[in-house]
Amino acid sequence: MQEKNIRQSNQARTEATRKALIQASRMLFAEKGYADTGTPEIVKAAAVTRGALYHHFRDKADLFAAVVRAEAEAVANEIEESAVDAPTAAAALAAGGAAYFAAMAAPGRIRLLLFDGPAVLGHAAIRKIDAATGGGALRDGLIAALPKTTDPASVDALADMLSAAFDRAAIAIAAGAAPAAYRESLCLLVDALVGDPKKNPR
Amino acid sequence: MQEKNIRQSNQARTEATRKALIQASRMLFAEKGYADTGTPEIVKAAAVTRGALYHHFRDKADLFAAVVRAEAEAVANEIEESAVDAPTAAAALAAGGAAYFAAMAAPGRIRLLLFDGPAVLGHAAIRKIDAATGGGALRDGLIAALPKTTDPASVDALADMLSAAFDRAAIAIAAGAAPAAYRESLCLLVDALVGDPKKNPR
DNA sequence: GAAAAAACATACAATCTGCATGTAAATACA
DNA sequence: TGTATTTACATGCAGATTGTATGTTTTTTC
Repeated sequence: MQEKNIRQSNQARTEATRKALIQASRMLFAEKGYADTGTPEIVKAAAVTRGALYHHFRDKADLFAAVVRAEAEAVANEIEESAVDAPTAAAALAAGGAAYFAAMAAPGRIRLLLFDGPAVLGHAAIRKIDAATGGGALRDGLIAALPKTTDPASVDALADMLSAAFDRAAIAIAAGAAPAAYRESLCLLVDALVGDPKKNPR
Repeated sequence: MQEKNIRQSNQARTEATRKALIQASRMLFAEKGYADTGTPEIVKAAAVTRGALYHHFRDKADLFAAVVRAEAEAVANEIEESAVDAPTAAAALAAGGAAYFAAMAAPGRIRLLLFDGPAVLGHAAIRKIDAATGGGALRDGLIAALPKTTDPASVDALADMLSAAFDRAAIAIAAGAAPAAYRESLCLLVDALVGDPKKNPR
């Protein structure tokens, strides 16, 4: 353990290099966007050479994909933590929504996950990342909250579109829109779907 | 008619060059995406030099903005045409929605308007273009269809998020999802908001 | 302890973008 | 009508970027 800096296992070297690259590029991608961030700038910020970058990642887009995956995981974790102890399915849905807004308020996340991500990686890739991380949460919440008679195929469509509405709300709020208007409208939407017993008894 | 090619007014020259550039780049941007389309390729397809491009447009993004604007206008026109003779506000909303899906099925539109557009031009620019062209349609439709008691600030938020849901549905359908599931779920959403008298009397 | 593999480092070729400078056509104007 | 000026376009260049090919240094394997 004494020659930690001089002698390092390959696994440790790889881990450290990848981490440095992902962290440094995450900041740059978030601040200036994917297109305006060059690999020379990235490796400089990560204190690494371009050779290391292209050794660990296929190309610039591959590094970006790693950044987006990490960011999606972080958002998913924050959401899951918030909804662990919700009494009802509807409550979990509400808590998850609030957590989603809080998570997306982190600087750069909207650009990474909602603008550059889909454009650079494509819809299919983003969808896959989202499904593997947090995207399932909303869908599961809906399944639990929705009346069981609902057509299963429609649940996926609903979850997808509702997630789009959440995304758009986060974008608008970040752009300076009144959060209250979006939050309330979103509640209106969810209640209309899930069927808030207080308003629309079935 | 023989010297038309030799002697042309400046206005005509400008119009022809801009049109050639916009049409040629529209096809390339739609097929390969903004990032993978170079200006040398564009001017070659337009039978024009790079000098002409940079004379008429500030940079590549400026040309792309012109393409996106034209595309948004085309979509808006198709929607407006479809909804001219709708009997009720709800019917107009439904007709407009169907027309939107039909319009977005045109090849490349989803990439131009929903992926590259927001990433390259930014959310504010896209929002401005959308508001100036077709985006107002959905908002107006909602205002007409929504109960008048609805908070005016919420109408904008609702229209925004509903438009996001439409966008996401168009993306999913283009990616191979079952159109019926999205259309039905969308109807469910709209009905829940507008308050379909058949299902949810108020 | 030598061979093989992994992890980097460096140099290079191919592009691309935006600009600066040069030319020809059209318009303004006297 | 002929010249000056502006507009529209053409060409060449400088700077920068990306991905790769090739070389070097650690680890690991045997």
